[in-house]
Parts: sequence; structure tokens; C-alpha cells
Amino acid sequence: MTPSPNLSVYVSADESKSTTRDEKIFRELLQAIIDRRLRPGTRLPEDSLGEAFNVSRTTIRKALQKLAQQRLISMEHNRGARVAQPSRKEAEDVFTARRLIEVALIPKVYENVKSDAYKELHTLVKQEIAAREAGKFQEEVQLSARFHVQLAVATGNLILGEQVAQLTSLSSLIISLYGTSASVGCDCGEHKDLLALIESGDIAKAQHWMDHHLEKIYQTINTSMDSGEEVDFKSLFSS
Amino acid sequence: MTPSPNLSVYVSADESKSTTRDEKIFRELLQAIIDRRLRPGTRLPEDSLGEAFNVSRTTIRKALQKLAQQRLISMEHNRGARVAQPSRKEAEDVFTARRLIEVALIPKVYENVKSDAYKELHTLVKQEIAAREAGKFQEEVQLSARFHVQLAVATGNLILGEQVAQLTSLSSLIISLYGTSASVGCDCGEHKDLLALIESGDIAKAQHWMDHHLEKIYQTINTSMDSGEEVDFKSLFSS
DNA sequence: AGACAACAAACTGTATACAATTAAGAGGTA
DNA sequence: TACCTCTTAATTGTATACAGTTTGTTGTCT
Repeated sequence: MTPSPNLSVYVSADESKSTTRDEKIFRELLQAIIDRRLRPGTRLPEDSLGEAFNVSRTTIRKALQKLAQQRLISMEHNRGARVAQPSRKEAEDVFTARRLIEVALIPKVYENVKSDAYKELHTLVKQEIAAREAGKFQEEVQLSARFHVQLAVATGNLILGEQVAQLTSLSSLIISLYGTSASVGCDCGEHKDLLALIESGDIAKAQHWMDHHLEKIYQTINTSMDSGEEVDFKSLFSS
Repeated sequence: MTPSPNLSVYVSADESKSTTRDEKIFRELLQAIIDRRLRPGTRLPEDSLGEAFNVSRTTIRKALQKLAQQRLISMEHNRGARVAQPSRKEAEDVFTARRLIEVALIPKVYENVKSDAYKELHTLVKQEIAAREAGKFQEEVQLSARFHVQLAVATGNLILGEQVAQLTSLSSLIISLYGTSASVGCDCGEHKDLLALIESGDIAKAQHWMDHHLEKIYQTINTSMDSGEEVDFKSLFSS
């Protein structure tokens, strides 16, 4: 069972594997999107990308297609690809889905507290705290995302891991679009607390913690969305 | 927010839309896989497919890539594509994920009982019963799958709808691989019962129904897997 | 000036060509 | 017969060419 390219960005697995060129490009673009070097709406012409990566359009398209399937970029017919600009509805749906799934998977994480995958969570928390104290903001955000993905992986269910990885990538994009610095940085409490709750065996509390955690993240972007600019012409001019 | 090609197979939406050729091919192949005309393991050479659909390999590859991303086909480097043969672990993971997600989304379905999307569920149930009574087996299976997807769509959350659509497609493939006629046909009770429970407002019972429903489907394939042939050489010869 | 049409540039959609790789079979040798 | 190697057919990986579409601009006419 090969992990998807998206998941492999988060999981610190065997880096040595023979990654094909298009996969490399996929990962580089994904990385650029989730850490905000490529802003939402940025056009992604196949030619220029091809020159940048020294490959033909064929290879670029392969990578772009994968990104499109994850909704990270949007491709309109004959109009090319650009970094996606998720609508507010889409943003809401992503976070709703995350709350639903990530809350529900906590019992399964508890069943696997003794696995290596679970231990990795402690490593990630440590790195996250270290990054915060060192003021390495970008790194902290990354590690925060990886924590959520790793939590899903720690259920031992790769399918779930992939789903969460995809939602997490989308979240990064959404935060990049609507978020303030607050929504990225302040994760309203440490992920360490969650691990403590899980290890104490208080599943209900752990689930509540997660629900609250994700809700709060969404709230920070939701409030900043209110002051946004997006206009729905369709409903505006539906005489 | 454009629905993914996978979701659009299940949702009886506007068929008239300008579907590109590769999307059409994607859907035809998907359809062929989920209703078992293409058996797991079948090779899918680009040339032959290109001739069959009267397009070049370029277009075929586009479709194949999408299928691969959903794990419905497997593509090995330089060795081409074939209809996926999910491992038992993968099969288990898919059904675990489904139980987790589909149980958790029931409260959100309840919130939307008045939506058109919910009403569509009743239509599907009627068609399903009609198909069963008419002995149209294939159609019944299809409609059963569509019911599950529509349930997710009825939450009003397209992201969830897509996730469930993907898992449902995979389930069809898994049943095709490991299932007996029992696992396909006998859904151990009517979907109608679930709607009744939801409408009565007894969420807990509805959730339990769903959990049991999916567990039972998995059980029928799980028992038939036990008598299967798959051999794990790695664990067998790990001296 | 404003509106409209024709043109041009940039880009994507699709097909095809060639290189690279795999898999299988033929032929030779011990 | 068993085993190895070389050759060949089939198939994928990647680049490139050309057609079609979109978008913006220029120029003309009113």
C-alpha cells in the first residue's frame, strides 16, 4: 500500500525512495502552496513551470493534475491552472469535515498508543515547541500540520491518513487565503495537552479538546472572512 | 465548487454539462470497475484503451491518473496500469474509515432533513426496492452505493460527499475482489429503515444502525477473505 | 470618444514520435 | 534438462509539434 504523494509530504518516511520527477514537482508545488510562497490565485502556466523545473509540459501537467484533484489548484478548460481560492463555503466544509473525522478517529488513536506511529507524535510536539521558542514561525506551522496528519496515521489506517492529509493541505491553503497571523500561529493550546488527555484514557475529553481546537482555528479565519471581499454575482443579479 | 468526477458518477446531477473527453473516459472506466465488468488485476494498456475510445494515449493517461489517485487502479513505474487489487488490510481500512465517517455524519444529515438532497434519499430507496423486486441485481447494487453517497451529500458538505464517494467506489472494488453474492446483494435490511430512524430524531439509534450495517457488509467479505489465496511472502520468510 | 471587428500573442488540448524500460522467448552451453 | 545470455516485441516515459481557444490590442468607422 503506497502512501499518496500528499501524505508523503507530511510523513517523515523513507526519503530515499525512487521518486519520479513528476512526483517531485508535485511535492515542491504542494510545499510552496501550503507554506504560502505561492499565493491563492497565482497563475501556473505550464510553459514557465516546465522551464523552471527543466521538464516538458507533459510532466508538469501530470503534477498539476494531481494538485487539481486535491482542489489545491483549479484548472479551467483552456484557461489553465492557478492556485485555488476556496470559497467560504468550501472553507467551512473543509473544517466541518476535519472536525467530524479528526474527532471520530481519536478512539482509534487510543487503541494504538503503544505504536511507533503514536510515539512519533511526541517527537513532533517537541519539535513544534522548539520551533516556537526559536521563533521559527514557518517551521512551527508545518509541524502543527504534520501533527494532525500523524494523529490520523497513528490510527494505523492509511486511508484515513490520506484523507486527513488532503484536508490538512486544503486548510493551509484556506488559512493562506483568509487567515490572519493569529489563525496560523496561535493554536490555542498545545498539542501536548491532547496527547496527555489521550494517554489518560479520557477519550471524551480528548475528543472535546479536538473539536474545540479545530473550531477555534476556523473561527479565527471565519471572522477575518467577514471583512472579506468575495462577491456572489449570481445571487446578486438573479432577477 | 465543481464536484469531482468520482462524485458526479453517483449524483444524478446535470448530465448535459460539457464533460471533457478524458472525464467521460474516467467515468466509463470507473463504472466498468464498480460494476465488475473490469475485474481486479485486469491490465489496462494505454494503446488498446486509446483505440477503444478513439483517442490518443495522452487522453487515456489523464483518465488513468485520476483513477490511480483514487486507488481504483494501480500504476507501477514502467509497468503500466491495472485494476487495483486492494490488500486485506486496505479493505479493512476502507470499511473502518467508512464506519467512522458515515456514522459521524448522521447528525449533520438530520440537520438537513428538509433539504432537497435529503428528499432524494427517499427516491433512491424507492428505486432500490423496485430494482430488487424486478430482480435487477446490478442496478440494485448501484443504487445502494448511490444511497450512501447521497447521504453524505445530504449533509450539504461537498467535501464529505467526495470523500464518501471515493470510499464507496473502493468498496465496490473490494466487494468485487473478495465478496460473495451475499455481500453484494443482502444489505441486511433496508435503507428505508435508516431514513425512518433519522426522521424520528433518534440520532443514536440511526448511528448504531449505520455502524452495524457497514460492519455486516464488511463481515461478509471478511469471512470470504479468510478462505482466500493471498500469501504474504514477506512475513512468511522473515527469518 | 466609443463601439466594434480583425488581428496577434499566449496558452492549453491532443496527437504523435522517439527513447527507455520491461518481459519473454530463442539459442547456446554445461 | 537446467541455466544463462542475447535479442526482440510490447509498453510506458517524455518531449515536441500543431491545432484550437482565449484574451487583449490595435485600428477603423461612426
